[in-house]
Amino acid sequence: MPKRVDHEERRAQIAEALIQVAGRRGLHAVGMRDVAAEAGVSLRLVQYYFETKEKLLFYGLRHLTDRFTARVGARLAAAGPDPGPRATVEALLLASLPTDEESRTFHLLYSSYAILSVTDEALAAQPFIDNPDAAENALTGLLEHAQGAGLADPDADARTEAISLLAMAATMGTSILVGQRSPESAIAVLQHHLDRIFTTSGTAERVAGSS
Amino acid sequence: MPKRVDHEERRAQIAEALIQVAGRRGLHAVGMRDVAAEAGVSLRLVQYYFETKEKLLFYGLRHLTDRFTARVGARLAAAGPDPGPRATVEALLLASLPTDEESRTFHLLYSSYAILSVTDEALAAQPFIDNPDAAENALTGLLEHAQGAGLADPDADARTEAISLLAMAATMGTSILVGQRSPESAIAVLQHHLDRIFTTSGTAERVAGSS
DNA sequence: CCCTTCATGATACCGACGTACCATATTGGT
DNA sequence: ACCAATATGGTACGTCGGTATCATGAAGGG
Repeated sequence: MPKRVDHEERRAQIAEALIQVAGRRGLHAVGMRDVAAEAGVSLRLVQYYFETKEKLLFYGLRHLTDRFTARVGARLAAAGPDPGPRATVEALLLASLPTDEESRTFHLLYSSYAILSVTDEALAAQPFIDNPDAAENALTGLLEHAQGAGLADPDADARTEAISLLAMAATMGTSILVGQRSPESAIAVLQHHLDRIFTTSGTAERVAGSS
Repeated sequence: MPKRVDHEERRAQIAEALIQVAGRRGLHAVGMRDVAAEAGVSLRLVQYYFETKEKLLFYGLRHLTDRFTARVGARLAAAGPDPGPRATVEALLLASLPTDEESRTFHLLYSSYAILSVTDEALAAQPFIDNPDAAENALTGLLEHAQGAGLADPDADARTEAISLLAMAATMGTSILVGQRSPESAIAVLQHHLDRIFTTSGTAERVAGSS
């Protein structure tokens, strides 16, 4: 037998190529030959590791979300050990904004997949749908924890605010993507709402909030 | 010469067919032949009125936004003559939510065009980019007017709130589209923020309008 | 040592799609 | 009434993209 190669590693390499070329020319414009050229392999190889284009696209989606999850995790780790709830929330929200090339590609492709899934039931059945729910639950928990610690407005509805923050971050991400809004203004809007939800380390609410 | 036909009307008819088929199978999957079949004309006719597919797509975008603008206008008119600021804002925001087949199609296609425009500079140069700015300005003016009339929190930043409301409505529209969220929960979140911004109770516009 | 199995390359096939070309019916103007 | 411009149909052409087929190299096991 020939040099037993790691299939999973090869697949990841090819999926990476898919993400790169799709990020440049758009997901709709990507072809098997483009992916092969970008990965530096032959067309046959792409066929070998992913029998069909549909499977390649599905794997690409999974790879994309995995990479993004890892990136968010790194951002959280970079925020230091045990940061405050607000710092954690900020890190989560700002990590999803397309501020550099990698996050820009992620935002573009994730949006493309989402729009595709509306009219493609096979894609809609893929596992990327539950990701937003997880983010919503995590953010809700974070806000509730902050409320319990007296750091956030106790009268706020944590889940509603979590939904709102994620919704704003998502649309503004797209606005940044199309060049309609600057990252700075998007961050300013998010900060405005965080200022509203989190009590500003001040004296007044702290007395009422802490047991 | 043969029966001089109204070119603009024909173009509108074909563009309508484009919207219908694109709403069903996705904008990426639409072809000239599909549009021709949907419109009940020959492929040659589509070529005759739109020389190229690109021009057909551009015209379709314009037609889509025009129809949506008319729809929002109708919603506003249906809200009665001189409704209160909150009722107007509600009508604007709820009109953009994909609650029926027409708005669902609009949301899907507008999002598709927007995502396409990220990697297609010819599409990015089309006139649909300034539409969001217009909505933002209109909503900001509405909020400022409400503040002036003592109906809204005077300490709120009108433009920031306008941006936030539109952003939330947009993302939630997409969430409804992909079946991740119900229209009711989206409306509830928007109402929550309107309750926060507008100070007077729900029947304010009635009192201000009649008595 | 050779055979089997995995990995990879080159290329052919087939359908779809956008576009171009040719043809023809219809009717308004003089 | 005839010409010419307009409107519309049918169809062919070239290309591109996904998939399938054939072929070959490379190594580990009996």
